[in-house]
Order: sequence, then C-alpha cells, then structure tokens
Amino acid sequence: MFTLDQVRSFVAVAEELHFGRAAERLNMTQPPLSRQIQKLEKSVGVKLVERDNRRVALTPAGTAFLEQARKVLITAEQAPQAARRIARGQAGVLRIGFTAASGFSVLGQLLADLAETAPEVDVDLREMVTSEQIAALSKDEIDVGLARPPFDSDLFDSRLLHAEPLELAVPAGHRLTELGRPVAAKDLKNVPLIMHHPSKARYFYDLSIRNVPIHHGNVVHTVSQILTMISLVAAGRGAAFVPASARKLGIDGVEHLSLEASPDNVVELHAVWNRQRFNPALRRLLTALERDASGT
Amino acid sequence: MFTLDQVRSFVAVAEELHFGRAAERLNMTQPPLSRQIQKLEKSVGVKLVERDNRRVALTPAGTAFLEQARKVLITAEQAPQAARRIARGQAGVLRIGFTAASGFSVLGQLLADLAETAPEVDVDLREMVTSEQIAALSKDEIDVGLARPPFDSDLFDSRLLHAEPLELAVPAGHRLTELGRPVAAKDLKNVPLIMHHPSKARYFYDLSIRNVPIHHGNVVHTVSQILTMISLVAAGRGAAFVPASARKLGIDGVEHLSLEASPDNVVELHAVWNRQRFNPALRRLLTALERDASGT
DNA sequence: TCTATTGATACCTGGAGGGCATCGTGTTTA
DNA sequence: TAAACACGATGCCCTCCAGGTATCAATAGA
Repeated sequence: MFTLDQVRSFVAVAEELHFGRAAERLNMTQPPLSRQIQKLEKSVGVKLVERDNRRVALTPAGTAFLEQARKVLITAEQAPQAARRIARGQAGVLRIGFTAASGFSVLGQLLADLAETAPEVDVDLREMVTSEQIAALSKDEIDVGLARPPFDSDLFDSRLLHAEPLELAVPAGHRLTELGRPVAAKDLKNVPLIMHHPSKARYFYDLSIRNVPIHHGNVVHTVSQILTMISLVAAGRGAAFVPASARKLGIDGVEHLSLEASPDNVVELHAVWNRQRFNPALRRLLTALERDASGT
Repeated sequence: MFTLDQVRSFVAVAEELHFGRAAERLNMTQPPLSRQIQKLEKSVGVKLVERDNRRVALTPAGTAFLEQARKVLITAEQAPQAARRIARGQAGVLRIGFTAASGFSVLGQLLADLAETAPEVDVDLREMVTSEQIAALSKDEIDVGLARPPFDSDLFDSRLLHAEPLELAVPAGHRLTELGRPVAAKDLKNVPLIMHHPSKARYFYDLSIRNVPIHHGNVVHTVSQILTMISLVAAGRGAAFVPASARKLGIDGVEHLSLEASPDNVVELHAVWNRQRFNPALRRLLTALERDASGT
C-alpha cells in the first residue's frame, strides 16, 4: 500500500508536470521524488506519469488517480478537525439524563443556555430517575445527569443546579387553602396523603418525612413520579409534598401551599457526571450553568 | 501529519479496545502500536483513546475521529481502482474526432459496438476535418481520429476502417440517370461540376481528378464539405463526386450514379491515433472494430 | 500478599527515505 | 555539427524511524 507522502508527491508532480519544480515545492530534491513516484506506480499497479527526458504528462489512469488522490488528501487533512472541535467542546453530542421533576424546573433554561453558548453541541435527552441515571453514568450511556443527591463522590462529580422548598399540593378548594399561614405538621393530622415511593423516590420520601411527621394511616397512595402525584391531587385523592417548581406545571384543580419554614426543607437538583469520562461538551454545559447562576 | 499506518492502527485499537489484540490483528507487537497511537494523538493534537492498565475506551474526540479515519482508509483503498480500470481500458473518456463524411458511414456502427464492448467508456465526439484531427492528435486534444490518409507513420498509427467507391451525385431527373451503365469520363464533357476544395478537401480532390479528367471549365463551385456538395446538387447546381455512403443521407432531389470501375476509385477512412499517447480505452475501440470487421 | 494482565518504556536493529554525485538522452546553441 | 544544457533515472551513503525483545508499572483478583 502507498503512503500519504507518496500521494502528496504525486499530486505535486501532476500539478507541476516537472519533477524538479515538484521536488522544490515538497522541500526535497528530485531523486527521491522520482523514486517515490515509482513506488506509488508499483503499488497502484499502473503507470501514472508518462515521462521522458523532455516531457512529463499524466496517463489517462494518472488523470483519474489525481482526482482520487486529492480526495484522499482532503479527507486526511479534515479528519482531525472534527476531533479537535469535539475535544474543545465546541461540537459533539451531550447525552443528558433528567428526572421528570427537573423537566419543569431547570431543564428548559439549561437547554436554552447551552444552545446559545455551544450551538454545535447536539443534545440527547433521556428521562430517567436518579438511580437509573447513576447506573447510566457508570455504563457510559449518558454524559451528565440531572439528579438528586447523594452521589458517591469518588466516582461522580456534581454541581448544585437548583434548590427549592417542598410545598403541599392540595385539591382546589381544600380547607387548608383558607389557613392564611404556612402549613404545619399539626395541620395534616386528618389529611389523606399521596406519598413518594420509599425506594424508587427515596430522596423525596426521606425529605418529606424529615420535615413532616407522617401519620402513616393517612397515606392513601404511594407513587414514584411527581407528575403522577399532581394528577392524583387534581383528582381530589389527597394532598402531596411536591417541589415548589411544580407550580409551573399549572395543573387545573391543584393549589400549592407553603410549608412551615425549616432549614431542612430544601429540594436539591444537581448536575452529576462520571469523573472518569468527562465529555468536553460538558464543560460547555457547566459554563452555561455558571452564566445562568450569575445572571440570577 | 499522520501516516496511513497510524490511521489503520487507530481503527484497529478503536475496534478491539485492546492494544494486544489490535496489534495481533495488525501483525505486529504491542509496543510499537502504543507508540503509533501516541504519535497519532500528538499530530492530531487531541487525546483519542482513554487508557489505563485495565481499560481502553475512546474519548468523544476519538469516536469522531474513528468515523473520519474509516473514511480516509476507504478513499485511500478505492483510489487505485479507478486508475486501474482506466488503464485496462474498461472505463474512461475516449475523445473521437470525425469528419462529417464519416458521420454517415461508420461512426454509428462504431459507437454502437463500443457501447456494447466497453459500456463504461464515455465518448466525446468532435467533428473536424482530417487536417484538424491531425493537429488535435498532436496536441492531445483527441485520442483518435476518423480521417483520410495519408498520415505520418512515425507519429501516428492507423487502421483502415472503411473503403468505398466514389460515385456521382446528380440532380433527380438529370439526363445521366437514363444512361443505363456506369458513368464514364466522356459522359461528363458538358456537365457542370461541384468540386472539392483542392487544399481543404485535398483527399477527395486528388481522388476525383485521378479518376476522372476534369474539364475545369465545368467547375461551377468549390466546397470543402460533402454535405454542402449534396445540398448544391439537390439545388440543381450541378453534379458532384461523393462517397457511396452519401446515399444513406437520403437527400431528396439527388440521385447517385456509379462511376466506371477503376482500381484507384477507393475512398478510405482510417482510425488514426498518436503513437505516443495511447489511451487504453482506444484498445477497446480497436477490439470493437475487429469484431465489426469479422462480423461483416 | 502474591500473581496475572496490560499498557508504557528502554534499548537495539534493519530498512526506508533523503541527499549528493553522476549517468543517459534528447534539445538547444554556437 | 559539435558542445552545452536540461531533466529524469540510478548508485551510493547516511540518518532516522518503525518494529522487535525485554522489562517496568499499575491494577485487579485470588
């Protein structure tokens, strides 16, 4: 097989139609150039350049090969460019795992920022719960997750994206809406509750019971998705603890009530990524987040 | 700049994700392969393969480069094929110069044969008189001409394509049409003649006066193209010596009469080409001609 | 803790590629 | 017509790089 240098030599000769000048252009002397062309012809198996002491011309095969040769050189020269752009994070694909809840809090703004700062980065969105995201990060199936802590900080790095309080979603016209103050634990004594699944939505489950002592007899449903909870609230099945941003969903028949202030009442959403597999486009995402944070 | 070998090495590593196995596939040992990858990364300017003692994986940039690398290899491997096909005469362009007169004798059959035996050969047709064809062959503007002898046999090789007698074209209803025998020189005593141009159509001019002693007083027009002659004959301006194949033109108002037999009365048409610039597709054309000749 | 695996490194060797000098041949010049 | 010239090919030498062997270093698993 021939080498790229031989191809370059051939193109120079084909363009100059003169070995001496071609050699000059290639910063070498004429003899090794002659030999390179001979080798190229041998490996292609065809005479490419017709030459005698006076005249250098391409054979028909040489003319055809010249076209191909240029194509080879161009592809070879362009090959590193895509790689470099991706390495700089200017292009490429960023696979983002997100929880349904993050979908109505930060995801929209985040995507808008990313599109502005790194328009050549394609985004691949996959909705999954936190535990699935962690697994996907380990298996290199996503580049970054929008998930709830805690994370194993040996394997994963993370950044706080968004913090908000839990609130109580109640059916419209519920008696608690007339309370005139934040809802306290004692107000919930006889209120039917739609609770988070203790393992599948462990983060919310833990957070809820840490803030409000639950009368387990009041729990009428156990679900794992915030959206499902809100639907059930709208259907009048009971009240539910949901992040403040769930207001943005604007579901009819649901009202959102603040809970009594507590330092523990903070729902956190983090961007998480695998320390070992840092996708350069991720840096762009983080830059976008920084701008976002400083802007707010 | 990187080499094709480095690209091949990278593709092997990317596919195996294991230096030892990749080296085996490349018929080499692992250490030089590691170095090739290092060099490639250095020349691309980007880390392409993430590796530690336990794990080999492509970086995002590496994934992008792999795609490009495969493209480079494919183009490089295909480059010689077109050249080889053309060298074998299986493809390419054949530029054919032809005289207007050959257009209605052999050209059609020749193109049909060529299309059958070498369908991938493209044909570039250019109408020109013999002298122009000779000049074009010298300047490598056509690959083969369909022309009249003589040719300088040092520079050009040729092959007889077609031989036919000269005939006399007369206006329909001309008194010679009632002769009932081939026209002889004496029959032309008072017939107005349309003659060939002595230099531009020298071949026909020489041939005509060699066969029939011309009364120069009878010459009413001097033209260089057979088609023009026939048109003038159809217009009743006089009679003209034209090759037998001119009958095929089927021009209304013209009748073709045989001339008295003579061994000199042979109009020859040759395929001519430059000995120094033999287009491989030409060999295909000649093969086609051979078949044609044996078939007739 | 010991061993197996695997990529990186050190060192050596053969071959490919480049440079210089020169040849062969065809063209131009005196 | 002979000498000078132009240009690609060839011979010879030298350098440098790719590849091989041996070994190291780091990690995972027993």
